[in-house]
Amino acid sequence: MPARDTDPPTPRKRADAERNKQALLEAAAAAFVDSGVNAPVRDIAVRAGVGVGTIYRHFPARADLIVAVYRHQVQSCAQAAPALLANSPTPHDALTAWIDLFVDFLVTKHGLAEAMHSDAAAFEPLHAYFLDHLLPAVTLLLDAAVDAGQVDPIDPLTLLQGVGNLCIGASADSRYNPRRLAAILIRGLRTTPV
Amino acid sequence: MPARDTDPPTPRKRADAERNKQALLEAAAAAFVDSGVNAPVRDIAVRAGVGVGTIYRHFPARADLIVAVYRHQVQSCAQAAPALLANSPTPHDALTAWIDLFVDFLVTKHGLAEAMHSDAAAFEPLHAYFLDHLLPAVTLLLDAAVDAGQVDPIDPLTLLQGVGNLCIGASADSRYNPRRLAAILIRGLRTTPV
DNA sequence: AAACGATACGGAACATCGTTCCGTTTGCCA
DNA sequence: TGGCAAACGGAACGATGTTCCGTATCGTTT
Repeated sequence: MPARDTDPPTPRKRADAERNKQALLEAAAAAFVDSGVNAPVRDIAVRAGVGVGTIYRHFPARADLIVAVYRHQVQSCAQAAPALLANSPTPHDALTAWIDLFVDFLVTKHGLAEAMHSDAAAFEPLHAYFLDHLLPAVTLLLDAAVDAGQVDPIDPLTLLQGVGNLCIGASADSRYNPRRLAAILIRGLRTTPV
Repeated sequence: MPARDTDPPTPRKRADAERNKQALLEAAAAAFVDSGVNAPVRDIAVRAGVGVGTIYRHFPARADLIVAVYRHQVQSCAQAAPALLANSPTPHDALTAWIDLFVDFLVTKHGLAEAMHSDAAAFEPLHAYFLDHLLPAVTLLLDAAVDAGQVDPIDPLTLLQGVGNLCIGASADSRYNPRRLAAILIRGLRTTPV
């Protein structure tokens, strides 16, 4: 808990502004569930009972809104890594379990995995936020597994993006099984027993 | 060469129509190289020196244009499968080699892998075309590898889509290495030697 | 060769996005 | 209560895919 009462070098926001921001977060979360993270801005505005201008004041880029909605889930995914490492039989098991967590998170957020790959500048903050939080997590697990001689070295970023990519289109096609694929990928990482 | 002189249950197209269709194919191919398969329709029209209406007459859905441009490459990729199977030391090697071919094809066509996952109805023909031609190829290789006891069974569609997914965003980020990931995935398919 | 009907053309027009802008409203403090 | 900075709403803009229809062109028929 940061700073109990004295905090405001920032002049303190107006009450209606704060109210609208919360309404927007809830509206966006609902819209994302119904229509995916690419839900039209106007829809979100209507759900929240505000004008579109208000969205852009609170969340200058579309990605900022997405980040705000999923912030907590990304954080808890990242924070799970050390615990998994401590409680799993082997580092490779921990890595597998964490990837499961990550995949579960992504496949339930329609369009999130896709959005991660938009080259549009508006999505750069999203990209950055995910990388900032999740890259350390994979790196931790990967390093441990490599040190244990269980997996061959690989660029953590490539692995993270690869798994993210595998989750694309998961909700659109029921025959497609990203969890299985991610598990196979991690399996393929193992060092060949000589 | 099909039917030398009698062929036309189709009344034979006008010369200008045929000319425009070819111009469009070349213009689209060029635009795809420069801007990816999502190059704006208007750009393609300008390059070809035609109006946008002409595009939609020849290629009712955007996907039809993409299919037309890449038809030959998809076919040769598919046709390579039997030869690889015959000339490789093991079915698993053939599968690996074919996946390499497939990945190389996809990563050099900016945006193609992404387009494969558009849920838009306009892209359904593209999806269908790829599946029609490439699914038999993977299935052949996969079955052979499974029969040889080299790999665990997996839904060929899932594998194909998974590898396709791994190729997304390859050209946008030089640190990302889809070839490596695809190889690891195929590696992960191998049966565990007891 | 001229005329005519079918075919194909071009690009304006429409719908849907994200995003910006600015006149108007509203909360807050003096 | 008055005033002003903060925040608001939604019209307007630009980009995009797609449709539509009046016009031009081709190929054939007279």
